[in-house]
Amino acid sequence: MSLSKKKLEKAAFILRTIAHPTRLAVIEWLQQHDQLTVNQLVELTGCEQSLLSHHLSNMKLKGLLTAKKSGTNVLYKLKEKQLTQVVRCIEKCDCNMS
Amino acid sequence: MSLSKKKLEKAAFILRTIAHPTRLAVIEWLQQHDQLTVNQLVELTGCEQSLLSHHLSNMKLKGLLTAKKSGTNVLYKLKEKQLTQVVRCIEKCDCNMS
DNA sequence: TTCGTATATGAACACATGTTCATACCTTTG
DNA sequence: CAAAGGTATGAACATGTGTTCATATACGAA
Repeated sequence: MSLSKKKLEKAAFILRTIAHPTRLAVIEWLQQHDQLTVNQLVELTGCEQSLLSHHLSNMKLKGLLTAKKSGTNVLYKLKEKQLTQVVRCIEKCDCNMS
Repeated sequence: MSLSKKKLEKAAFILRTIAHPTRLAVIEWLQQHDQLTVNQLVELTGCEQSLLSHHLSNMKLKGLLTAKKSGTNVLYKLKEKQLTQVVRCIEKCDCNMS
């Protein structure tokens, strides 16, 4: 039995949403710190504020993160904890990046 | 400790390479059948020959599949078995596909 | 209210990716 | 050798994604 078309599409959708170094970094940091502000993530990832904000809103829109205002800050949180395992799964994979 | 930039890039690279319903289907079928010809995969996935061939060459190029000629057929094989686990990881994830 | 800090937004652009189509290349068979 | 089946290739195009920049918004402090 194969996975249904729907399931494959959902999986592909999620994979596309996280398939970026910065977004993977965000996921990693949010697993370790539960919740972080945009500025903290800017520091941690080294990604520029505006760009990171785009990444974050996108991940939030797609349902992978949640955001909560706290004064002038916004606290982002990882909604789907299993996502960190994805990286673990493929860490040992070989590939040709050239 | 966070993952190094290199590791994040590699992970993102692999995720991008598999983040497509057809390619995920190929991975699933190749886990279940060890090796399959292009035509068999055309049947199983419902993807058109030429398009599937593009997907396959690409995955091979990136090092996720291997290919072996056998007469007029080409047998594709999953090189990185762990890839099927990625799908398992995110199967239960919620997301907003709208 | 005015200022400074934190975050978001939208347009514009560059670049990557998915798809189609026509056709080429091999191999086997007659 | 010709024909047929299986697979690959390349151009062309449409679409999606990542990035930058300028600017907007929201909030807290003075």
